[in-house]
Amino acid sequence: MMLLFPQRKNSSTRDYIYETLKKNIILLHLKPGQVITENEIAELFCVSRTPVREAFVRLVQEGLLETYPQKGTTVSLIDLERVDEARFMRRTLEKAVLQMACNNFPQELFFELRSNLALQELCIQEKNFIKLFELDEDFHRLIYRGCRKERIWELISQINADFRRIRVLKLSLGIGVGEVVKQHHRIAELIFSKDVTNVDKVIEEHLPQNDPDFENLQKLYSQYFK
Amino acid sequence: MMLLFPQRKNSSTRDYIYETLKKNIILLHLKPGQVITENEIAELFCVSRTPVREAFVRLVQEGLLETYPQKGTTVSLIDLERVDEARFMRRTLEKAVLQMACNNFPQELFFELRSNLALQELCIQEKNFIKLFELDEDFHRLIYRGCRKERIWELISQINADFRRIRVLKLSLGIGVGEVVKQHHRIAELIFSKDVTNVDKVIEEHLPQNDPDFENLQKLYSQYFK
DNA sequence: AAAAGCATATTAGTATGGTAGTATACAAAC
DNA sequence: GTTTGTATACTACCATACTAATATGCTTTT
Repeated sequence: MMLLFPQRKNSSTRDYIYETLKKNIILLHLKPGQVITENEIAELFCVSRTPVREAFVRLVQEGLLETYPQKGTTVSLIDLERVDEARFMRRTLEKAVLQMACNNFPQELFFELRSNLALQELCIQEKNFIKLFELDEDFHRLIYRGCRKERIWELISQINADFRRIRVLKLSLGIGVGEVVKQHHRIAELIFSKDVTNVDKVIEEHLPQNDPDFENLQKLYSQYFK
Repeated sequence: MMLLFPQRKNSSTRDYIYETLKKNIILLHLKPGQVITENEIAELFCVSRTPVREAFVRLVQEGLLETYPQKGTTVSLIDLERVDEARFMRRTLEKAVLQMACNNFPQELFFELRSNLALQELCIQEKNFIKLFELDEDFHRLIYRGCRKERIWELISQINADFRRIRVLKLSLGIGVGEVVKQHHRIAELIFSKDVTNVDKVIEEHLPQNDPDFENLQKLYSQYFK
């Protein structure tokens, strides 16, 4: 069911609920299509409905929840169109960002990249695919950070919830995990060796226009999809 | 001060307030740095604080408002860093989108593009620069729509509020309006003639990495900037 | 005159209650 | 057995009230 995390100091109830719900939606603990109500969440967190409402407002804005007035609220279904859009944005932006990274990347972050990759390998061995997902995102965030574009990464992650969710689903089944990490190594190698000539090719492989696995997932888990 | 618009049928109070505030912030009727409170907006719209709060939650999430607990809320200042990020995103994505448009763009939308350009010219003559701003955005939206990427346009517009605001400020002063419309003509011409070879060049001119006008605006209107 | 303390006002965050729209269950009519 | 009408339950939207944190103004002390 739902995972709970300790509330950070100085965070409002609203923010805490928002972050907790969001994490649970992305990690598929709250399933696409699942009905949740302000009342049940308020009871779960032992608070009034107000901060729950306000958290819901944010999650609706991000496309993670869908509210039906007077009827109820559901976790939004994964929409393959949105997944395609997210992939287009990521592919386009990451070609540009990786090119910048190959041209100029702070040495101080090399170690973090390498550490991240080592932990990714470890996650494969330990079959901890949720942790792998988080490291995957940290990997990309590091690259954006090295190019002074970290906020862009945060922004596109925020609007790409469906893409993130389908990737969690895919990873949780262990599909393609080895290949993903290999591609991360290739990306990092381009940065280390300042090789701009292969940027497009590597990104196209990492974020292809079509991913047959996604279509298969839609068939296997049709109740999760729009 | 603030412009009010008729409320659309079937829209909730919350949505109406959100849209109205947002529009007034983007068009600079609500000035960067200006203090607004839940109470004063609630009084203005003759409603309780609750839908105002919920609208504020969304606007805070989009970076248009900044809330200081127990102290108050201000319209956010324009942050040139965010402007740069927005420009990077737009430049990167629009090279890709314009390339797609040159390869394949629906004939049905040609007329809309041409109409839009004609109206832009009219706005220059009539010095209606706010309308020009809207047409400018419609122009780009049309291109994204022709490439089946309209939602991406909506998403990046949502997160690029600072860039939009500084453009409103610039246009409202009549700066560079003729050049902007010329560039739109060039962009459209690339689409009509399916000329992919000049895409990067035209977009780089339209969304350059640096815009000296923005730095000057920061000097002239320093109270609007972070 | 300047600093410290206290009272009051202001504002956002949260709790509780009322209303409107919808769904469901049950009874009555056909 | 099926359809229609009514009552009740459920849920989000909005209103009102309470609480906590902060700012401001005034008074007292140094």
